Amino acid sequence: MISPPRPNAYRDSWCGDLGLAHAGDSVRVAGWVHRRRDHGGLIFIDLRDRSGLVQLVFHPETSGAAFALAERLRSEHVVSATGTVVRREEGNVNPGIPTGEIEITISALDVLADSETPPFPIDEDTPVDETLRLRYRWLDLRRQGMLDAMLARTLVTRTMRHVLDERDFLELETPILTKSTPEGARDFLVPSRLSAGSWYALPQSPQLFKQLLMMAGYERYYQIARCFRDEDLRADRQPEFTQLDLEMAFVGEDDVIEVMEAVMSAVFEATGFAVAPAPWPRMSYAEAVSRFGIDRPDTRFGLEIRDVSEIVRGSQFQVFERVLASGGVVRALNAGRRELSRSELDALNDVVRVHGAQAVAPIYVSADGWAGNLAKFFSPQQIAAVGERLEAAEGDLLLFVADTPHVAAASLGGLRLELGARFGLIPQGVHHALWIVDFPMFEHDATEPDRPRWAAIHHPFTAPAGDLEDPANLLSRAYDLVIDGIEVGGGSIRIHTPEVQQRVFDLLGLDGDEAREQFGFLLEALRFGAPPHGGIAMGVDRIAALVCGLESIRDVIAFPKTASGADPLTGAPAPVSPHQLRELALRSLAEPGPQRA
RNA sequence: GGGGGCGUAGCUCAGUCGGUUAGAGCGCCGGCCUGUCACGCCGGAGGUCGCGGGUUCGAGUCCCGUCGCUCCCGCCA
Repeated sequence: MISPPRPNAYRDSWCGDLGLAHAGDSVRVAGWVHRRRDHGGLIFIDLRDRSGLVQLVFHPETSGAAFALAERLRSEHVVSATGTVVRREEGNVNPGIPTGEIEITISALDVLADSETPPFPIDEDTPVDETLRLRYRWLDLRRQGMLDAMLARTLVTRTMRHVLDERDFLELETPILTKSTPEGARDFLVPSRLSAGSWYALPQSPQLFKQLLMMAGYERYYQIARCFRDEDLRADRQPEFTQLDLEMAFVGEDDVIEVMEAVMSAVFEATGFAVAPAPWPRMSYAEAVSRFGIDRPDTRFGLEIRDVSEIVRGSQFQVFERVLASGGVVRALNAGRRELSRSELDALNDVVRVHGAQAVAPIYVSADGWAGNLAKFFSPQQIAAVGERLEAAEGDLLLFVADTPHVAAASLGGLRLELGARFGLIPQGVHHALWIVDFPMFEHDATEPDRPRWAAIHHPFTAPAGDLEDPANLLSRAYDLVIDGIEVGGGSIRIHTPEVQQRVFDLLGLDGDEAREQFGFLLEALRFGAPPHGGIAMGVDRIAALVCGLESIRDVIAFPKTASGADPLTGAPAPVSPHQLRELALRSLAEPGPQRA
């Protein structure tokens, strides 16, 4: 992924590119001292640049002044060295590095910069504390794993651009300083100096602007866009993150999905990530939740969830009966022939408690029914029917959760992932992509009982797939791309008429004035001939982490934040001067006072 | 907002039941070393046990608080 260097004052060759073909060549290389092996009368230096490592050899008789300079080289010093590429003798080949068949006998050395001893080793062998890595991020980025991640990330975005450029998409930028909207995540706010007391918001996504670009007639747009959400962080969530954002006019779901399958197929091809060829399967949200307990199922392994509510209804088991009587469900998965100890079974309770369930009821299948003390509560017919539903065989471990549909699904979904990992059921080197479709349009909003009755599952600009008069059962025209249980992107066909958009705002509890205040420009634009349109946004950080096999997107972001949103390198966020606050008319903070609750 | 894990030398870690002078490997510094490649050998320096308070004759160890990192739930249209 690197072209030959243009010869300049410091180098004419990359370290990592040299091989037997260069034997006898005079070369000049430049980079960092990776390791020094000083034998007194003979010094070896492993020199590192972006392309890799090469061994420099300093002989007192052939290197002259360079030998003396080499004696004081230390880790991470920066040098430029001239010498002759030499084939290594038989016993001296190092098969561990690509350039191990040659070395460079150095005749001249320039020490370009010294380095203090690094606070942690620049290698892959030592796990280093995250704060320290971020505090010295420029050193962390020198490590091979980080370089590999940045190269992979570049390959991801380069491939995305390549495919979309070929398809005549316009690459346009949308504002970073924009307007706060009440829907969705918490906004990052920026005070306006010129308009004291007013605020910009950083965009959670370019959503509305890209829709306006469709209304402008630009037909196809994309952007590799930075987005900002002021919410709590996770391994896969940063306060600022990068999306491949695109939008198309005169399209339906299949058109957007086809483009994204082309983009992602190219990305996976380029990065060597093994996914079955597109088109990828589609699964309804309802099916995903019922079979896998989650709307982003990892379909690489079984342990599917089954509902047994109607089978077990009427048993003597009061725990199940109480839940069923109050509208709950009983669901289960068959963990297979797994011998778990009492304490291991108890530990499963901790897995489901995280999701709000009380406990797991474990039952082993015996030759004549169920082992254990729960068997007596169920009729032989119930036991047989559950066994059939779960395809249970003697010795299998069945795990039941009784709770609300939501809690039971989430609990068993969590249990499934835990057991899949623990039992090694997730195949290595095989990846599953699928589209989740037929999302509900709305969900009940429990946060403000006296305010809106409905909340948008996707966002309020998503087109409904049916009758807005029946919001409880209405599906939306949204789609998510899920790979190995990771939501890598999502999008929808958008509303393109003002009437439908206004009606959705109504259902969300935004009255006419509020809707005009917040989204008036959108409603207005919709009145001037908006084409049918739709799009999608893909999480670039998550995709890069996925193809690198990394758990945390921090490892594919050059300068990420810690879990508390801080940057140990710069010290951000940090206080600002009273002068700056006064300029922004932020008087209450400029002067200490009781408002610092 | 809530729950779990972690915090001891520059780095990664060990530190028993609360008990003498807090250890190891790597790194660093000095010396020796002409075929190493995580070079080797000899010697040495290096500690606010995250911070604050408490219990105790005595705290790295126990208790309370606090800060930071990390994972998860909530949250993330």
